[in-house]
Formats: sequence, C-alpha cells, structure tokens
Amino acid sequence: MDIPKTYDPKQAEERHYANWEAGGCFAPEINRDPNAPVYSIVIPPPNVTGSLHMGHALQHTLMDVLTRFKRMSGYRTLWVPGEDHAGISTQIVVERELKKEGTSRHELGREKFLERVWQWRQESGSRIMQQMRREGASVDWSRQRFTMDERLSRAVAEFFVRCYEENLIYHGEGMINWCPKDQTALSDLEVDKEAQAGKLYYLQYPVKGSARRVTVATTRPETMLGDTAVAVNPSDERYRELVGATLELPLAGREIMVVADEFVDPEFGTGAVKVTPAHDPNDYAMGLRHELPLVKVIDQHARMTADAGAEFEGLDRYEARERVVAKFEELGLLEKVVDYEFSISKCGRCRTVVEPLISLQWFCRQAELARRPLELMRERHEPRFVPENPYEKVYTNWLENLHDWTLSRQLWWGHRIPAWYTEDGRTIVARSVEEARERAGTDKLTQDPDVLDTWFSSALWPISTLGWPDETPDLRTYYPTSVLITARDIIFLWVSRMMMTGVKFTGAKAFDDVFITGTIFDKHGQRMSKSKNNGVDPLEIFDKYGVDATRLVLASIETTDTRWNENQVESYRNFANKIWNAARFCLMNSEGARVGEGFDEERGEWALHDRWIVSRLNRTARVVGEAIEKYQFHLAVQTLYHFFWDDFCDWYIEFSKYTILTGITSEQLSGHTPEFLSEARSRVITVLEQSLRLLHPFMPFITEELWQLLPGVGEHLLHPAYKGAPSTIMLTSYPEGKAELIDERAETDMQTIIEIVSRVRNIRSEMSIKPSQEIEIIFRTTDEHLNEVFGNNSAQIMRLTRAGKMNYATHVSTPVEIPRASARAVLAGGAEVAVPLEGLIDFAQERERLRKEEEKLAKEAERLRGQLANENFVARAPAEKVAELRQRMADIEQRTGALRQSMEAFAE
RNA sequence: GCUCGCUUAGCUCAGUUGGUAGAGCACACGCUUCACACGCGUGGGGUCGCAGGUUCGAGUCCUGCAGCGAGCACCA
Repeated sequence: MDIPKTYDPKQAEERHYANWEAGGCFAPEINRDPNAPVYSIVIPPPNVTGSLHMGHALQHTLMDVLTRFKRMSGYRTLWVPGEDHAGISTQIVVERELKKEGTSRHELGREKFLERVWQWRQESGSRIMQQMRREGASVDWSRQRFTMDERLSRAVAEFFVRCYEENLIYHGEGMINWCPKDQTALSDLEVDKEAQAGKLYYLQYPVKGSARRVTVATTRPETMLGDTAVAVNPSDERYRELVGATLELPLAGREIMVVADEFVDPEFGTGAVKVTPAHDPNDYAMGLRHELPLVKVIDQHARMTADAGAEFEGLDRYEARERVVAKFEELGLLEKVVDYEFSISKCGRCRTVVEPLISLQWFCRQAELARRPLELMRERHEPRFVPENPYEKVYTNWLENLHDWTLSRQLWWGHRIPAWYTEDGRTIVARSVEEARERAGTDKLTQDPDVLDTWFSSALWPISTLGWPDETPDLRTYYPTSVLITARDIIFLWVSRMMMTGVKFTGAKAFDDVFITGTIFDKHGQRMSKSKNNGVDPLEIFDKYGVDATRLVLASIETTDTRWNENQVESYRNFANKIWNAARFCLMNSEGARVGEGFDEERGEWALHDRWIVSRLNRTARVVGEAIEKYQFHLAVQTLYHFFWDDFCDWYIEFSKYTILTGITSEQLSGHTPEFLSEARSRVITVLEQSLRLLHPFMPFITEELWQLLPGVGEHLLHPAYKGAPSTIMLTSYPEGKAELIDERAETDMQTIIEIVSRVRNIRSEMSIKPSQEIEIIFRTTDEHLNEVFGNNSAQIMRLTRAGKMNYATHVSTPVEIPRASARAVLAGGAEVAVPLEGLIDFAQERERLRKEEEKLAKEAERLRGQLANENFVARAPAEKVAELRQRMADIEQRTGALRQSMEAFAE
C-alpha cells in the first residue's frame, strides 16, 4: 500500500463530508432502534449577513463533538441547522450595497428592496452552509431552517397573536431608544453603553417672583427646551420651600414647576434636576408620576422641532447644544461647565448615539413571561448552566428585572407585524390577512408597516424549528433539546427568551443544559472584530493546518477566555500527522490482519503489552466518555492525545515491532507460526481502530480517512442501531471503557518496563554513549515477579535500548554480579539496572550522575520524614494516606541504600 | 456603586471532592534507528500575583490588597 508520509487534510475533508451527507448519516432516521434514547441540539442560527468567524467554529465544534459522540453511543441524534434573518444587520448590509450602486431602498421601494435582500440571503446563506460543511458539522440538512421560512413565520404570527390576546403584547406610546441614522426603534439590549468624556453644564433657572435661581446640572443642555419641571428630593432642606414654586424656563419662555421626587439624589450635582419627560427615560417616569406635560423638542432625525422654538428649529442636537449654552452665557445663567465622564447609549449596529424618544410602538410585557422560567430556576436549577457561576446568577438577575420589550422596528426586512388597521381606526391582530379581514368584517385594511425585532423569531427557535405551532412528531420527539451551546453575550437577548417562549407554549424548558463558551481574543488579548480587522478566519486556519487540528484547539478552549495561539494548531496538526503515520505503519504491516481479530485467546495468555494497551484503551474510553458528558472537552482532548501518542505510538507500537517486524527479519521468526504474526498485526490494527473511534468526534476527517483503509472494516462494525447504514466510522459504536478490561497489574508491570527502558536511555544520554554503540544490561531484583516480567520482556527492552546483551538471574536467590565499572540506576522496589561500561565509563561523571539522583531522593525523603514525624499528621490524616507515605518512604530508603552502594563501588 | 472572573515554567493554557506542581510550544544536548525531522531519545526551567487566616497539610478553602478583565445598575 502506498501511503504518503505526510497527511494531507484537504483531500480527506473534500471526500468524506459529501459521503456522509449523501448517505443520510446526519439525519436521526439513520437510527433504526425504536427505543433509542434521544439527543437533540438546535444550532444558534448564524446571521445571514456574512461569513462564519472563529466563535462560530468554536461553538460548532463543541456541538459536533457532542452530536457525534452521542450518535456513536446509539442515541437518536438531531442537530438542527439554520440561519437567522438578522433584521437590522442584514438590512444595513444590503443598503450599503445599494449605496455603492448609487441607489437606495427608498428609490427601489419596499417590494423590490425585499427581493434584493432575499437574493442576498440566498448567496450569503449558501456560503455559510458551505463553511459549516467544511467544519465537518454533522447537522441534519433535511431539517435546515431559516427564521423567515413560511412555517417559522407562521409560528411568529401565532406567538404574537396569542400574546396580544392575553394582553402580554400591546400597542402604545412609550419611551424607546431611537437610532437617528437607522431610523428605527431599538430595544434596550440593542444599544451599547459607552463611556465618554464630556461636560456637565450648570444652568440657572430663575424663580418666578424672586431673585433666586435654581441651578440644575445637565450633560444635555439642549433638552432644557423640553423641560416641564425641576425636581428635588422631598427631604432636601435646601429646596424644601421651593417645592411647588414656579420657575421661568429661560429661552423657552415657559413656566415650569418645582416638584418633589424620591428619585432625585441630593448628593449629586446641585440636588435639583431638570425634568425632560419626552427625552429621558427617568424623566419620563417622573413625568408620569407628576402628570407633567410632554414637550417634544427633538425629532426622529435628531433635529430640533418647532416646539423647541423658532430660534432652534431644524438645528442638529449638537448645534442646538452649543446655541443653548451660548445663550445661557449671554443671559448670565450659565453657572459653570465642568469636565465630566458619563456613559452614552449607542446603536449596537451603527454606533450612532441613540435618542430616547416617546413613540408609538408595540411592546411585550416580559415580566409575566419570565415568571415560570424564574420558578424553574429557583426550584430546580433548570436549565443547568455550564459553567454555573456566574451564568445562573446573571440569567436570574435579568429575569427578575425585566422591562417591557420594544418589539416594533421601522425596518422593511423582517416579520411584518401581524396587525391591521381599519379605516375607522380599529386594530385587528390576526394570524393572516384573511383572518384579519374576517374579524374586521371588511377588506379595507392597512397592515402595520413595521417589522418585529429579529430576536422575536429567535425566541421561538427551539420550538419553531421543530414544527410549532403544529403538534409535529419532531416537536414531540426532540423537544426539550439537550443542550444549547452559545456565547455569553446573548444570554439575555436569546437564551432567556427561548426559555420564556418554550415554557409558555409547551410547558417545558427549551433545553436541559446551557453551555456558555469562552471568548477567543487575538494574540494581544483584544476582542476580535471587523473594525479592528484582527479577526482570524477559520477557513484560513483550516487551509493551513486542517480542520481536525483546528477542532482540537477549539474544543480545548471550553469555557475560558483564550488568546488565539496558532502554535497550538500547529501542535495538533503534528498530532494529526502522528496519527497518520502510526496508521501508515500499521497498514504497511497489515498482511493477514483484520480489525477485531487477534484477541481471541484467554486474556491470561496475552503478552504484557497487549493486556496493557487494552487496559489503557478502556481506561481512556472511560475518562473521555465521562469528560464529554460533563462538557470537559479539554480533559477529553488531553487524554486522547496522550493515550495515542504516548501509550499507543511510543510504547505499544514499539513493543509490537518486535513481533511484527520479525516477519520481515526472518531469523527471529523461529518458533512462531505465521498465524502468530498476523494475530499480532490484527491486535495492533484493532487497537488502532478503537483509538480512531475514540478520536472521531473530535477529528472526524482523518479518522474516517484511515478507518476506511483498515483491513476488515465494514458494516459489521456499526453500532446495532445503524444496521444497513453506510459503512462509516461515524456510525460505529463509541468504545465504552469496560471495567473488566482495566488491568491494574498489567499497568504496573508495564510501568516498570517503561521505567527500566527510560533509565537505561538516561544512562546512555548522560554518559554520552553513542547511539550506535551496543550495550549490555544487567537487571537485579529480589522480587520474583519483577524478575519474571523483566525476563518475559527482555527482548523488547533490548530492542528499545539498543542493548546487545542482557544479564539477569534465572532465579532471584542467585543474583547476578554487577561489575564495578557500570552505570547504575535504582528503580522503585529497589531493583537495579546496570550498564557495564568497562573502558567507556568516566567514573567522575557517573559519580556526579548518581549524586544528582541521590540528592533528588534525599530532598523527597526529608519532606516525607518531616511529615511522618508530625504527630498531628499521623493522628489526623486518613490512615491510607499515612500508609501511602510510609510505603513511599520505605521505597526511597531502599533506593537510597542501593544508590549509596553503587556510589561506594566508585570510591577510589 | 454592586456582582463576578482571571493572575501557575519564557509564551499559550490545564490542574473537579485540600495529600509529592502538568501539557504543548520555546530552550539545551544527542540522533537521517527500517511509521513519522509535522519525527526519536535525554535534559534544564515554577517560593502557583502579594499579605494574612483555617488545617496535620493550601495552587486548591476563607479574608484583605494589587493588577487585568467582564456583567449589571446609576450617570440630572
């Protein structure tokens, strides 16, 4: 078989995904077991605005690991893919395109514009789908969903109508965040607070009929034109007699009242607050409490209105600010201006400073919807957040402090609000225009021009993708979903709302677990962003190192924030290559071998290294399986890496070479039948095959590529639930880690052999013995079992240490002699390994080597002795712990003794 | 202002019931050993941010402090 020395990820990646997909391997229907347990995940739908970034690759990797693991474990698995229409983001992107073409959405008109957006959605959506295929995501494409699909749109209308009927959704005037650039209302979650250096202006308002003035501090002087009161704290002595007094509002020529309100903090500023109910959320609330009039002085374009006065009308809000301040100065009413840092709200999309405005919009009373999710969390800790801290608390706190959600957006791209208005001013909320007509009793209806917040449809994602509002088999089978994997910044926007709708409409939580991934920063610790242009494109990394290697890095990130480190990908690329070459070796020596064979004899008859690797394999399977269940992906990856590289490659394959390669170097074949050889080869191939299965959820491509090449693979290896399915590693059963195959004795014995080899290699290296130089090894122990283990494996040890000669006692009662001119090492249990170096040895060098070793032992002995001398320790620590330390102490003493003897042998 | 996280080898990070500090990369030395130089072998490197406390015993638990970061609230 001709296999290249270096693994080429590309060619494997190109072939296998297409085969899996064509074979229907991703759909849950591939599972024929009617009693199979169910595992389901809905993908956080990527926005159709662009391409996938590293954060997506991270989430998708974790979801795919879980899905593949569960699928191989016999679960009926469903991972639903899809995309989000991403209302405002997408509209902005398409509008930008139009601008380049010299036109605009207004020129095109609503209908034509929407056509353009759909066209964009086609292109962008298919690009994202291709990228997900590249990632290896084993999603069920037959169930792919888009938030604007007809069916999901029906769910949106149903959601809206039902909530409206229950008075959870209402239409009315309210204080909203308005983006003057995008010309739409925004919810509180769509604006970002940003610290900003600014000024605090102290303005004086004259008290009517008095020489007194009241000073108010403000960061937005231009809003004073809309003031309808000044508020003070009722307990504030300074202003007590002013409450109820009338002030002359400068510039506006209006009279306003001084009111008392607990909201005012006497400690801040002057203790007197100007109240602008039409342009500030807190003032709006205060306005309601005191029945203050609303004076709108800023319009939707952030320009001053006619009500701001002729002098200001039409000015931009910042121009108006300067003009107002100048006027106050002229009038001698500007007390002072101080530097002041405050935070400002910006549009989450375009970064324009938002304007709080009173506006007629649709709102949702979320507090009511949050009641049952809150109970679920308090009573049953559902859903289970990973990591629990801090997200359980973050989620709970948010649910406890909900404000009404501004639902309507003055956009064109999105779900049109299912509300119609009759000519006589009635509002009809209905599932469709037909229903609306029927209910209204007229055809003369005008639909509300606005669309819904994009998160409104997202809130339904787990149920709508599965068929809600219809009672579909999918909804019954796959809901609630098993886990949601997402980033922390959308816990409020999305996670909590899915719980609200899920619980409301089905009575059940949307997911059992919520796994919040860490964030990937650039190598300087900066957040990756388009504007900083410091993002790392996953596709470039895939191209450079392969998808499998990248997935290992991503899986290792787990829940902690990490700086992107390309070295790590390189390291896992090397790991992939290691796997490739290990398999290459196995395949080059696979004559007569078949997967699954070679382990037919009684286990007691197996060679040590066979018992050992089977034990290690099962231990690894157990650790990895448990780690994945607990979302400890890093532990799983580390365990697999070290099992494969250290145990399988460094030791098992090396041990197997002795047998396997004897087929090539014929003189060592004596006494062994050809069957013996092919069985040994089968064992290696079988362990390799099991290892590939263990690795598959993390590294789907290379494992499939190699699995297909193994002799004896086929349908018969598939998990019983996948009878009749295509022959692929992804449908084999995940190794379970059988307790009865974990062999402590074999692991201990093998550890001894490994230590012997390592010690001899250390001697070689420290004594500068040429690699080509053959040496002799002398082994001396009083432990019969150890002596036997050594004897059984002496050929292996010779091979791995390049020894030409071996000497050990046929029976421990007659120990072998160790020549004076030998380099020695003392093992645990006091066994000695020596390498005679007559004529080669540098006594001083060897003394130094032994001295270093003794020093190490002495250091540990000192610590142990101290601990054991501590009466409190002996009395209070668990007995087994104490016994353990005593044992270790005894061992060290024994080794030190032997070491001293060795050193004496060198004393001149 | 409140809440929370992080601080471990030169770098990026593990360290899950408190019980001899780990990995990868980097570094040093030696190897074209018949799977792999994206490799093999050997080795060096850490008072686990600082200061206290609990404990027989603390990287791990508690308190305080410092630096970095996140979220929430307020911001007239």
